[in-house]
Amino acid sequence: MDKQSKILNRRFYNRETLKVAQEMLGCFLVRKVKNKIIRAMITDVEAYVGEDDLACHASKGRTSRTEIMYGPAGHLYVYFVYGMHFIMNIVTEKKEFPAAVMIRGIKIDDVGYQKTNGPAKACKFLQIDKKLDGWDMTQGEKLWIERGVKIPKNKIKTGKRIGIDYAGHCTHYLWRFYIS
DNA sequence: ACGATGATGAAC
DNA sequence: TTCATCATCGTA
Repeated sequence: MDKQSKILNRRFYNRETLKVAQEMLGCFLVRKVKNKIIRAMITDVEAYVGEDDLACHASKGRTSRTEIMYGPAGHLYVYFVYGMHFIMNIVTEKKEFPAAVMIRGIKIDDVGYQKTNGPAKACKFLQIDKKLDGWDMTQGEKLWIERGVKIPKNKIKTGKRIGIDYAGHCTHYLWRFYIS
């Protein structure tokens, strides 16, 4: 089983975001920087789906910041918030339909069994910043996701997305998925 | 409960 | 060009 075959490809990401989000749980986010590899299991995600989702940055339409979400699936969307934090998302669904999965929590198996909760902490740990905005996650360089362990449906919890109180009726959508 | 701290988008 | 807001986190 070669490495390439484990890497999630564009077909995986180019599907309904809620499905992609749940299937990303248990997969391994792999970061390579200066020949060091960090491998982290994805444990907590949120879906942001289309212009009608008032919590999605694309609800304001196509801007320079959201442009990447309108492109092909499998690319990274990194943005900067609160003057100090980076947040990472993987673009999903077909070209021209803006959607993405945000990575909220990871668990690191390699070094000392650490885990992070919170999207900014995950970015900090994996050294992901604006320089990786738009990165193609399907090429197996610098940053990619590998097929991981299958999480049974009864181990997947749903919840409201965090920090989107401004999003009107969309606030209540159960579009956060995490491993219990 | 709140302040840090700067990009972003909307208003003007 | 200004202004309010923000998919957060650490300290209290």
